Amino acid sequence: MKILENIEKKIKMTPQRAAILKYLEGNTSHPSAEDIFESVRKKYPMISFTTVYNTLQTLKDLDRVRELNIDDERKRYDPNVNLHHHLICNNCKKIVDIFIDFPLDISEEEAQGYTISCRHVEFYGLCPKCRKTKNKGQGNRNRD
Amino acid sequence: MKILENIEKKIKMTPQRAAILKYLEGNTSHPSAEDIFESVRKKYPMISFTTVYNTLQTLKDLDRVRELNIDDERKRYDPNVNLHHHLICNNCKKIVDIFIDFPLDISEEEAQGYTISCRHVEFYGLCPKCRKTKNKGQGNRNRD
DNA sequence: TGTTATATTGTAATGATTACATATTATACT
DNA sequence: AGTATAATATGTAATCATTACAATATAACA
Ligand SMILES: [Mn+2]
Ligand SMILES: [Mn+2]
Ligand SMILES: [Zn+2]
Ligand SMILES: [Zn+2]
Repeated sequence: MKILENIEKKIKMTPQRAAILKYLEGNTSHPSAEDIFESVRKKYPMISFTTVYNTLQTLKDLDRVRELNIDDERKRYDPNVNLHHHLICNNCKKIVDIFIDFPLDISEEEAQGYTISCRHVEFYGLCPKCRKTKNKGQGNRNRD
Repeated sequence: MKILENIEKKIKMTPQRAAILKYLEGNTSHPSAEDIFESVRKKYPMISFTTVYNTLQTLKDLDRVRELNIDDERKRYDPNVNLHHHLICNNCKKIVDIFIDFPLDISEEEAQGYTISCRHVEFYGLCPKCRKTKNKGQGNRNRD
């Protein structure tokens, strides 16, 4: 399911929502709510932060966006809701996609009575940029 | 590395820290800072929330505790720092351990230049208790 | 026992997210 | 086109987890 697919049938379209959707479509940067707000604001300086959160909630309810808890400081959003995994930089928190179908089946016993609905693999490490500048400035968030 | 192993050589021992360590040792419930605070408070009613956070930070620095971002509402802490994975209930947020060594190797190309330091598999689903009461009360956190 | 670096405490500050009341507007129906 | 109305946007305030800070207390060691 693409984020824009049949979306105008599902929600009332507004300029703000259109701008948010345009920003999200095909976006692989896993932006935070603030990233979205700051970007959309360039074109729509009057947009409210609350509108960004409201729209994200709406898109989540429609399964057009996936919320990631992978970053310990803020929620990140992924317009690609197809099954895939992630690699995160411990320093700048840049997140990139990994499209590999790992064998992650577990037995009923191993599932300890849980009904499993989805699986997610997180790889943690250092991105190329942060590895180079490792000993200099630390803790700087990604601003690509 | 066990959480208590040689710990008195590493940090200044205090009654508060001893109580926190005692609570954490062998604990598989993946408590939040508040869970720790509430439990330790029964024995040490004067303990401060800040002390819990400070101690957790110290233990993280010593690699005696692992911080989990798996719960979208609060950080959770795991005194078992050995490699293992987790299964979380989408409803009550109960987290259980999975000790399976999944094949998660990826090529250098797949790693996109990242240096990978650790891997973590998250399984999401419903715990047995929440599955039973699915249609009644929702969103209730685990209080085991 | 005294010294001192380190830890604890209470409180205030921060930062992300949510709640709420009011104003605006997209959509559908004359 | 004009109007009604339910949904949406906005600004502000509230909430909640976590962190910062300054004053007080204490574990470790001589
Ligand atoms: Mn992704
Ligand atoms: Mn665990
Ligand atoms: Zn990086
Ligand atoms: Zn549950």
